[in-house]
Amino acid sequence: MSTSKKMPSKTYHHGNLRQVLLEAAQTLTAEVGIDGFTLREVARRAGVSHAAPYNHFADKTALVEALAVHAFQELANALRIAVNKHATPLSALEEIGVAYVRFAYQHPNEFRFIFRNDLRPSAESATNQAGERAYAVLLETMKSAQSFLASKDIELLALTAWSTSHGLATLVVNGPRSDLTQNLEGVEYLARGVMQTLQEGLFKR
Amino acid sequence: MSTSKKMPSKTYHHGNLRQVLLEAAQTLTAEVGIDGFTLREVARRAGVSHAAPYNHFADKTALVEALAVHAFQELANALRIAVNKHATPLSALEEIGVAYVRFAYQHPNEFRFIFRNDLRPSAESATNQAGERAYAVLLETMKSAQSFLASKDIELLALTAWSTSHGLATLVVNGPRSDLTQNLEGVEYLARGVMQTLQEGLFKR
DNA sequence: AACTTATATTGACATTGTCAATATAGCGTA
DNA sequence: TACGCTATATTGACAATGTCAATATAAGTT
Repeated sequence: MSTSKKMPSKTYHHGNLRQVLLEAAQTLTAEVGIDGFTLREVARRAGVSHAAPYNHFADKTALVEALAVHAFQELANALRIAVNKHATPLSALEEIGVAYVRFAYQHPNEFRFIFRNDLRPSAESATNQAGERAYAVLLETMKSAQSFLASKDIELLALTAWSTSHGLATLVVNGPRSDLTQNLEGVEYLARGVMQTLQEGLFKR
Repeated sequence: MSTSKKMPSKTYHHGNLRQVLLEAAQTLTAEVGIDGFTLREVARRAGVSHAAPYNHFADKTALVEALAVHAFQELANALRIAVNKHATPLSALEEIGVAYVRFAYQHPNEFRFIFRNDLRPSAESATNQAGERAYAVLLETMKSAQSFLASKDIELLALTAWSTSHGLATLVVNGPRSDLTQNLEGVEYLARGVMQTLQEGLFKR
């Protein structure tokens, strides 16, 4: 909300349109959800003609991909913050999962954008790279907790934890509304319970 | 593929269009993926005019929802079969997760359809009801394994297991292609590892 | 000042979802 | 059997969208 109006800055023509477009896209998404999202409406809100965006994005998918990358970075930040808040690697591990689910709950459309599949595939896509960086946060934390863990296969443990968090997050975002998914407290309570279950395991020993 | 051509059966006009539309929609999805999916193209393939589908489905979303319900039933079947194949509740529990991920890998577009969010929300939607039925399979199995489990909170355990399977499934379907997600064996290997990790827990004791 | 290049606009095009008006076929009933 | 009713299908429109080509305009360079 700061980089839009004032300071034409280093860019040429109108202002720095690319940035304005991204911001307009974000507020539009917040208003109409991920489905009513339209390139032309983004342009309208940015106050430019319907074809102007094509100077900054190859097509609609490219715009969406830029949003997804941004959202992924925000997710990675949220995870990092969660880690740093917690002294022990064990509680950090739990908190990563909670933070993941919280992010999904608080930014449902960003979350959906990230995992939309009308993005370009390919391993080199910017989205996937951003994803790798978020995953790296989990992997690091897992490593630093190594001595407390049940297995040497850190990758497998990390994948399991990621799967669990991601699964719960999508259920919270897309699944049926239940009492517990109505407010943040409920969601965090749920996430904490699930993460603890994951840590202790399903089975009795 | 059986109910389409032969036997005009109990329905009136053309044939039983509704069924034909659903089948056309499925093969179209298989060909162009979930994005290039178009109502008019479905009608074209069914050999009817572009507005004919509106006699059987309120709108595009309704058609998609019908597909999602069907896919959800197939998923529930796959889970049930997995349960029945395994004698002990414990191995059944593991196999449910594997079956879930396998289904996603083998029917990626069906899977995407199920969890598309351009479906109608609301708890009474047919999709959600179908989902409840699939979830019930897991819940039952969980109950029958109760004496082996670490907690009395079956709901929480089930939610955790579902989250994990679902998360891994979406990662396999939408995530970046890795060596292990290229073929069915790799996917099953991964799923089994993740489910076992979930059962034993992340932490040493 | 003239030229080049980056950026924006205009106007088109095919395609899509949807609706209203119209046609047609199958059914029960007189 | 003929009639009419209702379910089903077609036709033709409409606004909206993503995208492209042609054109304009401003910025920066020489």
